[in-house]
Formats: sequence, C-alpha cells, structure tokens
Amino acid sequence: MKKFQIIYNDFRNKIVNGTYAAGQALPKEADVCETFGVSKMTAKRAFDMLVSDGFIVKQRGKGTFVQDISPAEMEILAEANQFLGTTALNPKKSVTSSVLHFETISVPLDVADKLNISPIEQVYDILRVRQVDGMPMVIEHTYMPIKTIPDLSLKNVESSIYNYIEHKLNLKIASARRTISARKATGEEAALLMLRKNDPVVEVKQIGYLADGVAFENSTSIHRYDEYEFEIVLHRKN
Amino acid sequence: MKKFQIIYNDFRNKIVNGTYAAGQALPKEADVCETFGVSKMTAKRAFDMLVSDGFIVKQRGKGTFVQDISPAEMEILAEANQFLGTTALNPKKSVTSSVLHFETISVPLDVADKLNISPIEQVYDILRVRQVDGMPMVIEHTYMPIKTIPDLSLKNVESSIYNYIEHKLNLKIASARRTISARKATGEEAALLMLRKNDPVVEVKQIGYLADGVAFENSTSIHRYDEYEFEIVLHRKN
DNA sequence: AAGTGGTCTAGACCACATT
DNA sequence: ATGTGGTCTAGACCACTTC
Repeated sequence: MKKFQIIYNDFRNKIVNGTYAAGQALPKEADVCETFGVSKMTAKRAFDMLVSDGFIVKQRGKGTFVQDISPAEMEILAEANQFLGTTALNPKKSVTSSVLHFETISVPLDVADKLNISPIEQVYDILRVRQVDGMPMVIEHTYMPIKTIPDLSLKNVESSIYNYIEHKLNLKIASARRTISARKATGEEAALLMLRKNDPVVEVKQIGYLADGVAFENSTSIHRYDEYEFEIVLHRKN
Repeated sequence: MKKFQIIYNDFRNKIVNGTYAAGQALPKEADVCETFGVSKMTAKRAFDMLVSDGFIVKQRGKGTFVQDISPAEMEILAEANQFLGTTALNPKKSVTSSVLHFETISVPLDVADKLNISPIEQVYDILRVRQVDGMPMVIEHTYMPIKTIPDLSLKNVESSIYNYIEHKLNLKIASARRTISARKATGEEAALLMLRKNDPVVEVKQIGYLADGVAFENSTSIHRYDEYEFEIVLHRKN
C-alpha cells in the first residue's frame, strides 16, 4: 500500500466514524508529516484526495476541516463513489440478463464516431434486459468493436461482459464518459421494464475506455425511473 | 498563472484543436520538464489533470497518449466540465426567475439534517421557476440558512442568488453534492413547466458548500425532461 | 538493458489568515 | 510576526514495458 493511500484511508475512516466531527480541524500538514513519517507533498496528496471525495476542505492560512455534513449524510457519502457495471453494483442480489439480440454488424455511423472507428468495422450489437432479483431494471443496448473485444460469446453476454474483458482478456477498464437524461418510455421499452408507455425512464449514454485510451463500448441504458439514482460530488474550478 | 496550469492549457489546446490527434503520443515527462523548464512533479501534475478531464491516458513503461476520441466528440468533451447555476450556464440567453414563494421559516427536519444545522434554526424557503428566453425550464425549491446567507432580498432571488453570495457577501461557493433521478411530474409541476401531468421530469437534489465547508444550500430542482442533460467523465479507482 | 511513468523526499519560497 | 496551506525543485529509487 502506498503511503498516501495509508494516510487517506486513516483519515477517511476517522471522519466517517466520527472521530473527526463535522467542522472539526484535522492535524496540520506538518503534523501529518511527522506522525506518518512522510514529506509534505505526500501528506498533501492524501488530503487532496479527501477534498476531491467531499470529506474535507482546506483553507490556506487557517487549516484543514471536516466538511459540514451530518452523520447520516456522511454515511451516504461514504457509500457513494465509483463506476461499475450492474453486476458489481448489486453484489448481494442476483443479477441476471435476458439477451434479446446478440449479433455482429457493420457499425452504424453515429456509433463509429463515438467509438472513433472506421465505418467499415464490425461491432457486436447487444441488447440485454438486466434483472435484479428477477425484476427488470434496465435495458442495455451496447456496441463493442470486435477487434478490441474479440471472441465475445453468448455465455459472456448472459453473465458479465465486464468480467470477460477484465479477467479473460486481461484488459483494464479505466474510464467512461456518461450522459444522463430522462424521456418517455416507448411501448417496447415499457413492456420490457414492466412500465406503461410514456412513463419516465432514465437514459444513460456511455462511452467506455480501456487503460490504453481505446474506446471499447458505446452503450445506451434505459432505466426504470424509480430504480435509478446517480450521485456525485462536484468541485468548482478556481 | 501557475506553471502546471500553463502546461495543462498548452496541451489541452493542442489536443482539442487536433495538433495532437487521438491515439498520438505526447512528449514524455522528461521532455516536458525541459521544454517548460519545470520539475518532474509539476509536469506530472499537469498531465494528471488532463487524465482527470478525460483527454489523455498515461501508461507506465510506454508513454502518454491522447484518448481515443473523434474530433466531433472532442468538441463535446471540451465544452463539458463545470458546475454552475442556471444563470451562468446560459450566458447568451436571457434567464429570468418567477418567484412563487420567498419566506423565512423554521427549518424542516430533513433539511436540517442535510444542512447539518439545529432544527430550531431559520431558513429561507424559496420556490422559483426559471425561464430561459421566456420558456420555463426548471422549478427550484431552495432552503438556505439565514445565518450563513444573511439579508437575502427578493431582488436577489429574482435575479441570481449565487451572484449575491459571491459578489455581495464575498463568500466562495466551492462544491456540491448532487443526486440525479427521474420521476413523473405532479399536476402542479406540469402546469409550471408547461408539461402534462405524469410527463417525465428530472429531479436534481443538491447540497451546496462554501469554501469553508459549511453547507449553505439544499435545493431540489425539477427540470423539463427534454431540456436537461448531465455529462460527466468517470474514472475507475484502481 | 533501456525507456517510460509512479512514488517520495527534504527542503525553498510564496500567499493568505490571524494575532 | 506567526502559522497555515500552495507551488515548485532536483533529485532518488521503484515498477512496468519493450527490446
């Protein structure tokens, strides 16, 4: 474990469990350096990560303080933070997939632009409905270039594509660009999600990237409006 | 301007305008150090910011490369990134507010928890409909503690509360926690937004924080489903 | 073996807040 | 004047990739 991670974890735990309460001052950088036997840059790095995650604020000339958050809200904040597929997000529940389409096609033009590939390339065209404990939660329409994700099988698609990519192909999923909006469900969507036509759905468009920067996935997910919530901490620039 | 910002801006511009194309290698850290006359930590910091914003990827042992993004998508990425109020987000359009409620009340219990204040404190209770070029876009229901934001006037509420906070009170708005979900519009919401009852709306709940970590705002915004979109770049932790 | 980025140091000096 | 965090340096050493 890296030194900055040790320091980050230590203070994160003490903030979440209330050892450091809302508004309370944390030790100054110089003390952290001494306590953990690290240099200033390393202590600063750990604190900067806590700022980024919304736990603390730093004020030049004054000190470092726990963000003004109630214990109940602190719990929620501690649980938030990550980006994962549906399987990993529901580790305690049974996640299953019904595969409605799974074929290889020439890439549609708009998808070619998002994946930044030539319009003559082939992609998987995958349509799945994912259930949590048997209840349909989301329709996922995914395109993936076959040259990047070779030999994808129906079995992979039925269980977890991310698992295949990371543990069979040994590729690292690194980041994603996501757009979130809402609209009315079409009749087909409503039927699949057990909603009525024109009920609200959340539409999440995502472009996924591997650690080498290559786009490997362009997906559109249609979520039941009553089963989707997206949380984030935002920081103003400057 | 800080050195790391100069380097960040330089490469950001060259990536957005195509001087460095998708997949292309950027200079190695050592070269950046020499070119800009900075140390390794400073060059690294600038590149780490570009990673965070989704422009590049770094691969240990190999080098640094532009993310695999088409020129069209690069434009979109370059425009994204920030958190601002409605006024600032629509600088070219006329943003107006209809104030439906503006009173001072004892804080509701759930709001007291989000703002982490005592249940006997007073807060502004503000209900506004905000229009862009005359079209109703969003209903904002905002609570703010009067002790943190004193002397808020109807005039401020009619124009821009953020402007009052930042330029009259000289407080710095630093961060926010946001939750995004969708649901059906109530009859009242539909009337205000010129929708039909049960049409989709996007519900954005936000807790805003000042630079000293104090929560100054708890708001719920109801957006027309066809006029709201939220974009973000996410990174996987490890 | 050579080349790349990642972590970390032990300081120096600066900017802002408080006394 | 003192104390705080912010920027930056000039390295050392490590981890991973490629040859």
